[in-house]
Amino acid sequence: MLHTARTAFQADADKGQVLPVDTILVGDCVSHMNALPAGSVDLIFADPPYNLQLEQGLTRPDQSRVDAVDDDWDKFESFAHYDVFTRAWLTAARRVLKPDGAIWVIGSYHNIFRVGSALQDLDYWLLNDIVWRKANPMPNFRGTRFTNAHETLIWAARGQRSRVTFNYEAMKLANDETQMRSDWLFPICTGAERLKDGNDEKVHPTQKPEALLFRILNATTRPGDVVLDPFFGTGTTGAVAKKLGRHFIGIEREDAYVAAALKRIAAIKPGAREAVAVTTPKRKETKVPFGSLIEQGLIAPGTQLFDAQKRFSAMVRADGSLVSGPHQGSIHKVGALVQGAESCNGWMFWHHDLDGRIVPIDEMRSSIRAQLDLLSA
Amino acid sequence: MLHTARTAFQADADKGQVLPVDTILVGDCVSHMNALPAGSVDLIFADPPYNLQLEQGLTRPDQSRVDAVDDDWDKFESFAHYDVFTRAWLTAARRVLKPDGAIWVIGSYHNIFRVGSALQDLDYWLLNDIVWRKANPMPNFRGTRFTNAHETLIWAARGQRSRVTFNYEAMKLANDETQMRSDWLFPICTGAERLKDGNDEKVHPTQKPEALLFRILNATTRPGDVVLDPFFGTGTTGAVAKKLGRHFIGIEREDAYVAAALKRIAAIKPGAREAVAVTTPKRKETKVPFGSLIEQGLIAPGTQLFDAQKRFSAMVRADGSLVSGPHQGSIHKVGALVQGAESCNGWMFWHHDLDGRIVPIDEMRSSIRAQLDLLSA
DNA sequence: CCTGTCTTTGAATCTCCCG
DNA sequence: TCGGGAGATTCAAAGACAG
Repeated sequence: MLHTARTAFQADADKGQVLPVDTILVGDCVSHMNALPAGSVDLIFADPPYNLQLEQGLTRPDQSRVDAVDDDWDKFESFAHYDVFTRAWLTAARRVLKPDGAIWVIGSYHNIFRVGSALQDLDYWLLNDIVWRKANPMPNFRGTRFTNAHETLIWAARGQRSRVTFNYEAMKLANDETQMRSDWLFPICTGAERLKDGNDEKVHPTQKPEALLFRILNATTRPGDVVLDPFFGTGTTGAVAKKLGRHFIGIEREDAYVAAALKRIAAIKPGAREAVAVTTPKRKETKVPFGSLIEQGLIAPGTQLFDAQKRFSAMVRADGSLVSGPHQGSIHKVGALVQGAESCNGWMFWHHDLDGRIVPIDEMRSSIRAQLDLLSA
Repeated sequence: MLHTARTAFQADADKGQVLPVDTILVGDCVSHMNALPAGSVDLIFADPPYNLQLEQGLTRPDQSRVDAVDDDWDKFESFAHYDVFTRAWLTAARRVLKPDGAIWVIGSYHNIFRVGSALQDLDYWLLNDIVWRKANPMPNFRGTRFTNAHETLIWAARGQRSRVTFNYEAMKLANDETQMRSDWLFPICTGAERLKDGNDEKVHPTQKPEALLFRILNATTRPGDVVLDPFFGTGTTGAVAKKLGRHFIGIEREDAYVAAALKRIAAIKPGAREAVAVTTPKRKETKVPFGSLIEQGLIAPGTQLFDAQKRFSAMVRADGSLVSGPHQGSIHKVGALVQGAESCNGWMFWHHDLDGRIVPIDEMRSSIRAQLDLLSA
């Protein structure tokens, strides 16, 4: 009994995938995930229900907390039940992930320790725990605890050897040139972004801010990737995916949420290709071997290179190798050998004299690379 | 085979307790805790092994080696072994706690989910999870993940009905008259506070800053309370307890740590609280990186920016980078590149059109900063 | 004595491609 | 699947030291 609510938007539909992409699947997330092809999804973002214990306590008719929560068996039953639920959906999620896929799960102290343990037990590989620091948390009205001012996210790979997507350069330059840390500051979802129903009441109790998903998708997906959200709610994941030129698959049980999400996502203009392109990482740049600098006449055989402090020097040979005393080999190997280091990036280590300016040979590589990129464009 | 290393200091000895107070017990913490009277301790602070599972050495980009935690006490065969260890000491700990007692445990994503789940399973009652944001964390040298910039603490009561100590007013006072939040900012332990041996090497690989223990003991104990630390290490808990007029019981297996802790604590004058000013880090100006303007919807991907004279333009991409012709990178880098300058303050260089008015993007930063500061005040 | 520069270091599950 | 080599990668704080 699996329903599908298709959104008007379906970007890149000619991709020919069998995946029900840019779509909301209505019903239980485990059943729906098990119906999807294995190894087909790049990223999962999940905002699962928090611990059942709280709901149970609140819905008791007599409100007597005394027998309810103090009994060992009750508590054990409750956590055990939550664990069964958690392991079920995490198992189904792992099946649909590509080998190099990854998952994000958000939670609070009520449930995040169960989730984290389950991830580890199911052979996911934890990459980071991330703290969402709320700029405007709800105060602790009774003054009995610290203000609960954060939620925790876990970022985990499908397995230990998964080579997950991480747009390191993009994160770094968006953070004013220093590495993005594990503590993120965002306001909670309020104002115009918060979905309201006809009675001006919030549609969903825990709608997440788009800024949070924006950072997550920017950091750990590429344009065109498929992002699955098994607890879709009012569709924040889908909304941000559409804005960023990613595909989404939402799964949600509640019809009211599905309706709100469909309306919300339909109103969004998909992101333009150039605007959502990801900064090219160094590792993916056009490869320029050292020998081509010599071949193209940028550096003459016999030229002396040295390190920034001029402690070491080496001579360039016509075949693209370096010689320094007894050492010979690639720019990297000789750089490592003269320092007695395990390894060395010769492009940054070796310098030459350019009109009196001491510059790393990497500058010559950059100019050749720019030339090559221009030609191939 | 339980040894005791008594410190010279023993405050309030006339209290007539059978507890071995202001003392370090040398040996296994479970055995020692089981030898203590049940229901006798007000608070436990525990910094257990994190089970880091490091596989290979790590070098910084300058080829220097990172001094990793490779001690035997941090090695466990599997999560199952770690869980057995965790449940054993948490069970013993719960027995020695007074009915209204509480526990603090600190950890990282490697172990904290195991600890949190165990606490819940053993009928502790979670009160808060607290994030220690490190002012100066170690960077991620390989550029493969987010900088691991925090550790997590769990504060839990012995049971759901425990009426634990929480000095709400003191915390509020210490936090400029607003409730103390669940995210705390402290530098890591370095400099004069970090204990060094004869070879000028650190005595303990993971010594915690005293400021952290100051806040914990100030928040959740009263003067004269007994604080037990089953993984005493070099005795930060004991040192701070003595300064704050609390009693401590330390348990530690390694003789070298015990010796260092004894010497350290002996040198402290009890209760001389003013003498050791707690570093309450002043709130720095809220950092607003360029990427957050996009994440928070103040500037749309695809927007064109230009300089004041409109000689250059660039497009904002969703990942926080700018593109201008062949150049891509941060607002600062692209600003410098288009001008052929060495450097550039992108915040002042790049402008956008705000209702016909040409304003530097720095104005948006100012407004978002004001908003965030308002929210968090 | 102050100021600026250089050096050191910290709980870390820290690469990728090709043959 | 494994081994070897190319080549990519760091931030804040404190101390040492020079001027």
